[in-house]
Amino acid sequence: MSRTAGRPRRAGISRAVLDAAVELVARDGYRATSLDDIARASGVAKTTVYRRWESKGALVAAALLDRLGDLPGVTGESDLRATVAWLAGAASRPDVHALLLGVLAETTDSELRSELRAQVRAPFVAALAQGWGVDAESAATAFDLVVGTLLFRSAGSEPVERRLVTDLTDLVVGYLVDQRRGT
Amino acid sequence: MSRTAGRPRRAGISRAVLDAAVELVARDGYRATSLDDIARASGVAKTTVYRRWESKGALVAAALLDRLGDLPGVTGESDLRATVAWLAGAASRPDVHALLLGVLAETTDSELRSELRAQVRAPFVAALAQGWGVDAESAATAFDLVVGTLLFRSAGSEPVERRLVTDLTDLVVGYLVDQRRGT
Amino acid sequence: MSRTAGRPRRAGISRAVLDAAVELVARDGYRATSLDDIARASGVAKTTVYRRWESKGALVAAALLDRLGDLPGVTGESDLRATVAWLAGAASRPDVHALLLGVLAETTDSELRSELRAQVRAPFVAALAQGWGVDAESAATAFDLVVGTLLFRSAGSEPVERRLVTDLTDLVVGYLVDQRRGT
Amino acid sequence: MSRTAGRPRRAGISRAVLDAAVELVARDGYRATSLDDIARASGVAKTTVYRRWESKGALVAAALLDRLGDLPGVTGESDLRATVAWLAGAASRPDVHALLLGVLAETTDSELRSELRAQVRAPFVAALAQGWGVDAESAATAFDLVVGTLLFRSAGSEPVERRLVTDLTDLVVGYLVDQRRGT
DNA sequence: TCATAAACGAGACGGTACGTCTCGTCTTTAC
DNA sequence: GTAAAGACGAGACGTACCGTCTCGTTTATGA
Repeated sequence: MSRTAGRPRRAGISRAVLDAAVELVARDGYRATSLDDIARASGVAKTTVYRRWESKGALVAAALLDRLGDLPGVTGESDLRATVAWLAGAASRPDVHALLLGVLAETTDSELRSELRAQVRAPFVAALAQGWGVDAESAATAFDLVVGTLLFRSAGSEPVERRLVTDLTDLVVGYLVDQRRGT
Repeated sequence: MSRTAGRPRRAGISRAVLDAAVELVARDGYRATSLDDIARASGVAKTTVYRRWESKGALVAAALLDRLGDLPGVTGESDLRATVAWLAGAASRPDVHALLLGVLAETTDSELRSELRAQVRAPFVAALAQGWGVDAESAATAFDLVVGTLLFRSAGSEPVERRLVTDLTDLVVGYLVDQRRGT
Repeated sequence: MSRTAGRPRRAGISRAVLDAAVELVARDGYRATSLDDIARASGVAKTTVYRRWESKGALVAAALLDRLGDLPGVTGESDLRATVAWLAGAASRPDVHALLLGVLAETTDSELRSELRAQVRAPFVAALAQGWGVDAESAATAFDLVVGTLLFRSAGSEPVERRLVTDLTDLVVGYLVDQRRGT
Repeated sequence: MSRTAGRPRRAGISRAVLDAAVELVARDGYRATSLDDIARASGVAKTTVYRRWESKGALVAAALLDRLGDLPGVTGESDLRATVAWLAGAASRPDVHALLLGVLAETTDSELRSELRAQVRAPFVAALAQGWGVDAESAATAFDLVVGTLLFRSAGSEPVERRLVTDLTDLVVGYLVDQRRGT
């Protein structure tokens, strides 16, 4: 029996679609970007997109994960501050904001959100909890502090300034240190 | 001299529409609530809604402002903690979340967002800056910390627990105190 | 109790509204002309229009009658040919076409049509029947021949040429003469 | 090589929509029939209707052409009278009247009318001119005489009686014979 | 080599919502 | 009591988008 009966999926397609999704959504916003737009921009038929992702929301969620995957990640960070700073850096990128807002807006489907939480927040929280001795709830709060604040700032169509990122990082690091002591 | 030529707008309409908008959006989400639904629920023709608000997004933004107006506001608070706690309380309400998320996610129209900033964040920031001796930027950061974090938490379809609100309030108060000293 | 209680009807209103109706409908067509347009163009409130005519169709019908009244009419014509020629002349005017087409095409209201028939076709038919010794049915056919043909020609957005009018007149006169003899 | 890329249009749809359009417009009139009604009656989504015809007017024009196509047509008629009689018969049908009036009312768009002229009047005029030796202008006049008169009579919400049709046919045949001789 | 199986492009389709446009009515103030 | 101004209800219009479907065509594997 063959694992791969039939015509194999063309190589570059997912890459092209994800990139187009990121670019268009980052530029025009989730709502203003139609799936036809994305398909056209990536030179692919709409059918093909739907064969790989089950909805527009799922595609954008995948694009978001893909983009976050570009970043080094929390693994192997030498200290707490670097870990938090990495998160703040990731959450400062405008493309990430646009994608994330889109996913949050596609709200009825809570599966998507759960999956995002599972794939992004959970690992971060786990790493923080195990690596730095804080309880999971505090770690989750730290995550939401960083991402929520930066996302909200950018959603207000204000640029995210460096000072905000630094202040936020300091604050959250302080919070986590306190939590560790306090426990 | 006529301040009001022509038939006056019927009294209860705006109230009924705004209430219906809040209720439906809070229950079903922005996307799943159509303007026809809102009009029907408030016993008004769709035309009438569009005569008063220029789009669905504008209506929901107005509904949000209206709801926030219900809250006592920062005026006359006796201390910094109470001020921040008020904001955290407001930002913890699920109806506020649904409305805000709708406005942020579903519209490219940056006018709407600017207006929201002007009408909600600006007064708070001004009050904080003048009343508690912090610079405007720090006050804005405090606002975004509180609202952004709580909104993001709730958008992840997790309930906002009391501890989060308390921790957040403490944290932000601490931040503001530091900023005041530091200056 | 005064005979003239209340504000008297302003003098020129009906005139202005009818003229505006003719002008706009002749230029843009019945459908493309809204009652608000007519009211605006005649410097009158829409309410005022509806106080005098019960619908858009009725207004346009009135405007049509008004325009036909401008014409000398059938009365006192010295011979059959002149009578028919007068009708053909009236039915050749593009403003009459636009108005008539509007009334015929855009309204299910058969009262309007009956009234038009009563006020325009009936007198003509009566005059023809009594003056030239043809039966009413033949006279009616003659009317429809002239008006129907010219209206249809112009509705096809083709100009009504002089030859058509002459041919038509000859034809109808011939028809009527035959009918008289035949009886 | 694919003559038809993509999913083919479903077979019965145009048929069903045109039939529904004829039925509803003939029964209720152009104005009182909405496109949603037509779509619903033919078991098709409104979108699908708009994919095939660009407006309500265009759809009704197509329905009219379709109905006229049902008729035997002028081809192969053995004598002039039969030809004219065929036209008079076609122009006596109430469904044809309702459709035609609708198209004429949708007036601003003169493309529709031109197309109708091209597809219906032009062939008839050509056949008449070539087959019976009259000039095109006379043939066109004959066409307008028949159709215009009958349409106008029926638009006056009077039934079209047999005598009118016969008289009209005689008259037009006479006219054409004269034109042939006269030339 | 030839059948089977899946991917792909293209576009039709159903359904839902949007925001606009009229018509004709209703409700005020001003004259 | 008429006029002006404009809100209101009702409902059609045409557009946009989503996600599904149905084809014809291409590209692999396995008998």
